[in-house]
Amino acid sequence: MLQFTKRTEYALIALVHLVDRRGEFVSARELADRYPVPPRLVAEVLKELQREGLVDSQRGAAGGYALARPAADITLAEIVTVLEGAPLLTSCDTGFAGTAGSCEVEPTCPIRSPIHRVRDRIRDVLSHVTLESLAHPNALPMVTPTENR
Amino acid sequence: MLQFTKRTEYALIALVHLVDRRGEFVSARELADRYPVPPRLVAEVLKELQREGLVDSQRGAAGGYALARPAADITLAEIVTVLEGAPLLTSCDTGFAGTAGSCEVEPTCPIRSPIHRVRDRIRDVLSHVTLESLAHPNALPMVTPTENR
DNA sequence: CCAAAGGGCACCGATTTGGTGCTATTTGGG
DNA sequence: CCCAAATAGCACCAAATCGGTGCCCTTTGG
Repeated sequence: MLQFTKRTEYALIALVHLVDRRGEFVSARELADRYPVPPRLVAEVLKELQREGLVDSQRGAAGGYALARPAADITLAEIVTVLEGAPLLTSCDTGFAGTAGSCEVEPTCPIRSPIHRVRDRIRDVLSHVTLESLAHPNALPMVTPTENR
Repeated sequence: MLQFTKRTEYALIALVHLVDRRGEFVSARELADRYPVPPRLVAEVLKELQREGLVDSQRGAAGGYALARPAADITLAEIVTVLEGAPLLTSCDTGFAGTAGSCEVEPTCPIRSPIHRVRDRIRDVLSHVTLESLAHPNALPMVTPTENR
């Protein structure tokens, strides 16, 4: 399905909140108090992001999570990839542009290559959305000033 | 997850095959013989596309399916929408741009609006991919000659 | 008139997803 | 110095989704 998982949604809410708290460590509890998200789940998600180096964490009484890098350097593509794996579109997709992969349909598959182009376009869109642009949508244009129609 | 369902994949394979058989009715069996797809499932998917007016069907001995409209008029967005529902990205999404919807997070949700912009970009990508461009990728550029970076 | 095809629909097994339980470890503050 | 608040790490479960079939009916060409 072409939809983010709840985990990704929670991650985005949490991360955007972290943008406005540069440097401070924010606890999962605080996030769950401010937004209607299950505290344990948001913690689980943030742990995962910590393992992948997107956020720093501090344990103990005044612990919590903080962005590990500037908000402008963290892209939506990266977040999604960590939590859901790289967006593939097709099941026979090994993940990289030219790779043949182990698709049993492969030799006869008529849609493989064109669909991969679509996939790359979508990745491109996600790659150009930064945490910064999510947190401050009106600051500067999120992507190239969308004028296509 | 940011991935098509098998149903959608099968639909794309089938539909692309139909492009090259303009006018002829192609049976689900023939499709299953040519590609490694479960015949029953591909039939089920084509039935769904028929109900939505994307393909015509003919019953009886020499029956089968054929495109109901020119391949250039059928977009990937349309196919996906029929089989999976409109690409939403977020769970709180009622599907249309300005709609407030019934999201319980809504009042406090900080990512709603920017994510909707991303969603619209993705829909845009899918809207510009036609069955024709999937069937003949090299004929004319699939979308606007991608030059963004 | 029968075999081949689609129409309808219910259903099942496997996987994914959303969410929780439990326990251990760290750490700041009274 | 110890306790409360936090994260770390799993394992686990219930519900939803998804991939795929079974069954029976109707249509239709040879």
